[in-house]
Amino acid sequence: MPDPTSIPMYKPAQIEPKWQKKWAEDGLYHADIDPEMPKFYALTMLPYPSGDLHIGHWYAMCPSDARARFKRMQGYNVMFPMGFDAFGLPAENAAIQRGIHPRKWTMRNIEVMRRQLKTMGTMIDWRREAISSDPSYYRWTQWFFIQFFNNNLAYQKEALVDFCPHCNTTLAREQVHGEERYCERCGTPVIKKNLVQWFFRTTNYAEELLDFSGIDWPEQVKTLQTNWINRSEGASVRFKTEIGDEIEVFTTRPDTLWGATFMVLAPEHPLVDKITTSDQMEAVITYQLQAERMGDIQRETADREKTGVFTGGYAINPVNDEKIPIWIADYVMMSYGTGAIMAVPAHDQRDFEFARKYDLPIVVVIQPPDEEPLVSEVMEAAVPAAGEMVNSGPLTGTPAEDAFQQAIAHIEAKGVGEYSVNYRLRDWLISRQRYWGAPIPIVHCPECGALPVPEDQLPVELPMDVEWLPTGESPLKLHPTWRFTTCPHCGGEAERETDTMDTFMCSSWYHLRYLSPWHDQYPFDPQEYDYWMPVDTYTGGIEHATMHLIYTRFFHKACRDLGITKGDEPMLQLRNQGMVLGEDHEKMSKSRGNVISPDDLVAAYGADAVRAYLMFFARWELGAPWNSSGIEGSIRWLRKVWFTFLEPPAQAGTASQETLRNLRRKVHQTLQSITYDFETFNFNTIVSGLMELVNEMTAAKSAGAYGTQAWKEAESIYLRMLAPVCPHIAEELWSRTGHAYAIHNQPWPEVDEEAAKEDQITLIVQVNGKLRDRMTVPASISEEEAKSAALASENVQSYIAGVRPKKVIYVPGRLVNIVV
RNA sequence: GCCGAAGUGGCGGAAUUGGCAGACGCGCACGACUCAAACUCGUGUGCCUUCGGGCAUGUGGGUUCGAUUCCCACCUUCGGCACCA
Repeated sequence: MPDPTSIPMYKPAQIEPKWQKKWAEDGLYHADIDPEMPKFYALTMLPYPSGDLHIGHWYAMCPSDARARFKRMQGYNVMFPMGFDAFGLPAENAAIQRGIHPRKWTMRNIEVMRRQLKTMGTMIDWRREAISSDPSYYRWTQWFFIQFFNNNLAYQKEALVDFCPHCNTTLAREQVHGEERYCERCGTPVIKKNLVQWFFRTTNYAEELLDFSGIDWPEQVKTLQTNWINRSEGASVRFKTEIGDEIEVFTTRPDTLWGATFMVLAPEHPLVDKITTSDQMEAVITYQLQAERMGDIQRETADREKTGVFTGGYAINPVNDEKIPIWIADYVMMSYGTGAIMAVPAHDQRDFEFARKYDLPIVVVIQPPDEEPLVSEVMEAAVPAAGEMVNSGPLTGTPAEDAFQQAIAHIEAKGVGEYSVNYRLRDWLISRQRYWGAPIPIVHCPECGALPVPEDQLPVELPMDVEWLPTGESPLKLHPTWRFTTCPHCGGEAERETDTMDTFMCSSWYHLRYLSPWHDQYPFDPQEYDYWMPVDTYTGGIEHATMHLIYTRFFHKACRDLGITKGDEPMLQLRNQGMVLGEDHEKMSKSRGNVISPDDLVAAYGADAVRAYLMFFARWELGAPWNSSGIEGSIRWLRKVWFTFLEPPAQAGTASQETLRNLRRKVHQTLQSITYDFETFNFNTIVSGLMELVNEMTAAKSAGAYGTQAWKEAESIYLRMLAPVCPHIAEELWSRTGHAYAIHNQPWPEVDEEAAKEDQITLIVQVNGKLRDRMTVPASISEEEAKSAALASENVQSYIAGVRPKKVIYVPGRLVNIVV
């Protein structure tokens, strides 16, 4: 223990605010265009200003900040911006409950969070801050909407949509989660409503969104998006009804067309009324009402027994002209494909169950190989498609694997259908019946229809004088004057659209606003765009895989096609962090009382220790439960670093050449591995490497290394490696050890390969693959020398007991394995 | 049912290409310091052991001189999707 009067104690509460202030005053982290320097755009998902920065924010941001700092030291011109996703429901709920205006509530929260963010000691360039609820921001959100509208990428339609009865608004399909189909924000099960809503044509980009070839994203995210888009290949086939209407179906199995023995429509299918015969009308209407009442959750449970009703109508199978009955059944969904299917009971289990229940014909069209011919009357289940086509007109006799292509060729030649690709991805529903969002810049004129607000009139500002009545309706609808305006085309009386935009619209382009939040001629300054875009590293939670991360890719591609953005992808590299759980291994929540407050931790340990612990305590991409005593390790380590560098040794000694050589080796080996770990997001081993090295340095210090040239080098490299992780203590020690401000402007150290080289290795000696001896040998040992040294080992001799080795395996620099 | 991720000491985790399993840290035990405690420092710490060694990376197989790592089958946990035609 040092004499506390001679060496100052490590007091983060003093050092941290001091350096934060200095860095801010000096504009140390200002990122400005510099054509001479390679750029690096490091982005972390923008937070919602809930009013309190929780440990999850720190977990997302500190390691990202550390990596951005590392890149900066590597010589990149790094931009690391921050902002707030400031529209959204909680602000509005606070207004309803406590009478505070959402703007006031939001801005107050932002102030708190900005202050909290600053205690983290990040390299955020605050000049680039963007707040999505600011009119200077949402003016451009509206501008983007208008570009989409003018180019047929935004449209209005009436549809059966998901509605959250708790949030009182419609939701996009992506924002309805789980089997219980609950609201992404509040967890309430959604209901279906038939409403006129605004959509973006995300489906135009379905195919392109499946292509990840240009980007380095986690496999998991790519898989989630791929499954969400759910592409399937098949054919569109048109069946004619007896009375002449056309029913289009999508099938992935056009090869089984000859086995289609009936058709099934969703109960809501628009043709049902027309097809249904008068004697079936009553049964059909009863069934439709029943399906409507049931709701999607119940209806989409796959293991329910299938039910349905005959419409009385018939269709003609276009390949064999067979007359087949048309049924309705709730196992066919209006929301997928065309809401109608051709049923092939012999080869589809659902259709099979339905056919058996209602005694509908089953025709086998694929005969499995090496089996007795199938007899439809005695089949117990649908059979899979391998074998040879039977009962299939011109396709009879072809192997099943060729039948898909031939069937398509056949229907195309006949003009009754064609090759087709279907996606599960839906167009993005962006209308929200809420106040605190960017108003959709549309005017509805009874004469001219829906027209965009002229761009020079943007933004369509939210009125501030609004009242929240417990009607569940947006206050925009109830405002006495706001909604009334004139038509931009004919000048007549018209009304504003009172729906606002999904806040995912705001977050689809915030990375562009960061480029130049001061710019007022365009969403961004094109010069800034050309320099900084695309985003080089994007970090955030995996929960956005099928929401924000699909929307922002769509947005970028749509804008590219409108000439606004360049390149095919907005974010080149994506990495996800995991979640910090409570000490009870449960998700942190106020109701569970297991929330860890970063403010308390900073007060107790300092930001550097918190940063280090967050990087150290788990694999970043997985996360882990918090451990209150674990963080003690971080503060112990920083105290150790502090005294190792500042406290002169009790007595001066002269280190041996070997001590100094070993010190240098460890320093450069650590530098090598830490550099690699920063590149690959292995944050936990960065910190453990730094811990190991300071342990080694302590030992070298007691061996007399303090003050030597090797020590000075170790000190300089150590502090520079520490700087991205713990920026404050690194700066403080840098200055106290006589280096010039600022450590964060120093270059990342260079590895001395020669110094990192081992000159001695531990040679592992195995007998039959089991460890029997270890020997320290020169790294330059030859194969012959290694083998004979191993064979000469006493331990080894006792195991091989004079038996002649069958084989001796040598792995250079590692081991000798003697097989007997 | 389908798709994906993960399973290593009491705990978080390490092992970059198939080559010393358990780095680093927490916790625990013992010791030093202290009137005492905390802090700090030191030592030890996978399990079993007849002290020779044996057994250990979810389970069972396989490939290999050698497997936490590759292959096959399965189990558990978590996440996503789901009557998707």
